[in-house]
Amino acid sequence: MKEIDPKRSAVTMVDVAEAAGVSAITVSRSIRRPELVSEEARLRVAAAIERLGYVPDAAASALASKRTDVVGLLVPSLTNSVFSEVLRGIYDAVEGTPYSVQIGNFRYSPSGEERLIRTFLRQKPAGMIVAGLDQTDSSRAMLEQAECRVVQIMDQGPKPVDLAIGFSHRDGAVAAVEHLLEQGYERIGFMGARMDPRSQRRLAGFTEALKARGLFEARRVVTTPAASTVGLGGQLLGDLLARAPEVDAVFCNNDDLAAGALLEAARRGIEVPRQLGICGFNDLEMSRFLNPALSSVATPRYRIGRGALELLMRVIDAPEEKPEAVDLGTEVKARASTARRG
Amino acid sequence: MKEIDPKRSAVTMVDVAEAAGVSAITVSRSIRRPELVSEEARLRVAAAIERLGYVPDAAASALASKRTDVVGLLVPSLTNSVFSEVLRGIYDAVEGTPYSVQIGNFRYSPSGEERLIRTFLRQKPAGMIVAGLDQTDSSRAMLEQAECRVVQIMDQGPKPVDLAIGFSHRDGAVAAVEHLLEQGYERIGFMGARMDPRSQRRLAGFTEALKARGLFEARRVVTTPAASTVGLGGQLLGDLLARAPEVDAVFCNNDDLAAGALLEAARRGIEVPRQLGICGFNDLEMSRFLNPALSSVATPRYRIGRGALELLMRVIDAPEEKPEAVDLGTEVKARASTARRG
DNA sequence: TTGACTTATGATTGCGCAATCATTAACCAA
DNA sequence: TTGGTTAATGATTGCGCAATCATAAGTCAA
Repeated sequence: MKEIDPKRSAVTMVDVAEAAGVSAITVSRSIRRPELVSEEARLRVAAAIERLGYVPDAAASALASKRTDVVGLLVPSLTNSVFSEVLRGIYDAVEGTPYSVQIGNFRYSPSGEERLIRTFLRQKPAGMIVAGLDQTDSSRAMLEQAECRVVQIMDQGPKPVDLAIGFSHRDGAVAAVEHLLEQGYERIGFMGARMDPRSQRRLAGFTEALKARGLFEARRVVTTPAASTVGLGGQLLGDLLARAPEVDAVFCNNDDLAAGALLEAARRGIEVPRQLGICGFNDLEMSRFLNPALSSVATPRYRIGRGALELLMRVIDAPEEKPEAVDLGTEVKARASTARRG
Repeated sequence: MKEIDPKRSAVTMVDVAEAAGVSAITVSRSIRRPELVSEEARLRVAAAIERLGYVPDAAASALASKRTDVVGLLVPSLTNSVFSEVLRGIYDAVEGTPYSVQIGNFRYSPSGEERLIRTFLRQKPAGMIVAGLDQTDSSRAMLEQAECRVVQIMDQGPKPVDLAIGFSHRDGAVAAVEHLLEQGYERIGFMGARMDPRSQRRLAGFTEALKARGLFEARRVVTTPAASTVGLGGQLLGDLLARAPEVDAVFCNNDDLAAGALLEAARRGIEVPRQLGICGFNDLEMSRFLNPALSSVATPRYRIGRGALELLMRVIDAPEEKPEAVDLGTEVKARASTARRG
C-alpha cells in the first residue's frame, strides 16, 4: 500500500503535468473532459496521477470555474425520522459520485428557509434539493432564478420550480379513509400536529373523502401547531374523545401520534381495533412492532431521497431536459389496529 | 425585505471595501479578526456588508488560507438508527456557527475509511469526527499527523488519537448482565451480529461479568458477521435455543436483534419475561413500545454528536488544549421484557 | 528628544485551478 | 497547390480571498 502523507504540501496539477510530460491544462482536461485529450496523453496523465497520489483541490477548482460539486439539501427537520430515511437514500445515491451533500435544517421556519437558500445559492451549488412545494414567494423566486437545477421532494402538485419527486399526501389520506371505510368504520376522526403544508393536504384528502360520502363531521378533527410526539398523540386522542365520543376510528397525521393514540387507548381500556380503529401515516419501522400492529400509509422516503439525487445528476448533464414530476405513490399497510373485518 | 439576487455576479470584498472607504484587507480582517480593526472601521464595514448583502466566497477563502470551515464526519453506517441520532446532535450543534458538516459513510469497511480519511484531509477540514477508536494503523497515522483536531466518538478506551467522547461498551454490557442477574436469571446467552469492534467490547463485557461469577458458558454465545436486522434477531434466537436450550435470558447486541428475539419468542409461545428475559442495547425509540416493552441499555447518542462538535469548536480556538476523553456513560432501562422480579 | 514599541491600516502577492484564446499538426476537398 | 477543417495541445490570465511584509500614526520610558 502506497503511503501518502495527506499533510505534505499538496501535489498540484503542475507536478502531475511535469511527470506526465504535458502541460497543466492537459491534466485538467483529461480529468474533466477526457474526450478532448488523446488516448496516449490521457494514459500518461492517469499514470502520473496514480503515482503521485494527486487529488484535485476542490477550492481552487470552485474558484476558477465558479461552480462546485456540492448539492445543497434543505429539510425542515432532522429530528423527524421521516427525513432520516430520505437522507439515507440521498447518501446512498451520492456514494461513488464526485458530488457531496450539504444539509441545511430550516426547522419549519419559512424565513429560515429563505436565509438558507440564499446562503446555499451563493456557494454556486451543483444542484439543490428542497423539501416541499410550498416555499415563500421570495424563496421560490430565488430557486427559479438559480443557476442550478432544483428538485423539490416529498410532495406532489402543480408547477414545481423545476424538478419534483414525491407523492400525493392527499391521495394517501384518501386511501387511508377508504381503508377505514372498508373495514366498516363510519365515524372517523382526524388527529394532526404541526400542520405544515403537507399535513394540511392530508387533512384535505381526509375531509374530501368523507364529504363525498356524507360522513364528514368537523368536530371530529383535532389539530395543534405543536410538534408531533408520541405523548402528544395520547393527549390528542383524549381531546378527540371528549369532543366526539362517538368516533369509531381515527386517522392520525403520522405514526408518532398514532402510536400515542394506541397507547392511550390501551390505558383507557378501549379495544383496538374493535371499538376504535387507528391508522397512522408514514409507516415508520416501529409501527409494525406495536401491539396491536399499527396500520399506516407507507411513504417512499428512501426512494424519494435516492431518486432526487439521481434525477439531479441526470439533468445536470442534460440541461435542456426537464422530466415530469415523479409520483412514487403510497401504500396502505393494513395491520391489526384497523382489522375489524376479515 | 431586501431582495438580493443570489445569481448576480457576486459582491466581493473589494466592493464592500469601496463602500466602506477602507481597503479590502481591512474588510477581511474585520470579519475574521475584528479585534485588529478599529471600532470605527469595523462599524463602517459591517454597515457596508449589510447594505450590499455581501457573502464571502468560501472557495476563495479556502484557496487563500489553505483551510476550510468544513468538519468531516466519518460514520460506518447511515442505515443504522444509532448514527442518525448522532447526526442530529451534530447538526443541532453546528447550527448558527460558521462550520458546515460533510458526511462520509465507510460502510464498516476499514479500507473505505482509509480512503475517506485521505480524501477529507486533503480538503484541509477545520476538524474531523470519526466513529470508533479502532482505525487501521495507516488511518490512525493519517489522523495523528492531520493538521486539524480529531474527535473519536462512540467509544471509550486508552490512547485516543486526539479527543474522544463516547461511552464504554464493556461497562454497558456488564451493567446489562448485572441487571439480568438481579432479576434472577442465571443461564444468560448472548446474541450478536456485525461484531464490529464496539460489539466485540460488548461481548467482552458480557463474558467478563459472567466469568466473574462462574456463570459463563461459551455455547450460549451466538454471533454472525451479517448486519443486524429484526429478522436476523429471530433467527439467532432460534440458533441459540438449539445450541443451549437451557438459557433463561439473552443479552442482545442491539435493539434490532432484541426486537426480533421478542417476536420470535412470541411465535414460539415462550413467555417473556417469565421463561426468557430479553435485554437489548442502545434503547432505540421503538423499544419501549414493543410488547412486552424491551429492556435495553440506553446510550447517549444525541449527546455524543452534540458534544463532539462542541468539543471540536472549543479546541479549534485553543490549540494547546487537550481535554480528557469524555465518558457519557450508559443507563440500563429496565422494562417488562426482563421484569421477572418486582 | 530619541528610539523602541504598539496599534491600525494598506500594498502586493500567490493559492491551484479552469476559461479563454492561440497555436500547431494532420488531413481533406477542390 | 490552396484554403478550410478538425483534433490536440498550450500560454496566459484571473477567480476572491488571506498571508506576508511594509508603513504610518500614536504612545511611552529614559
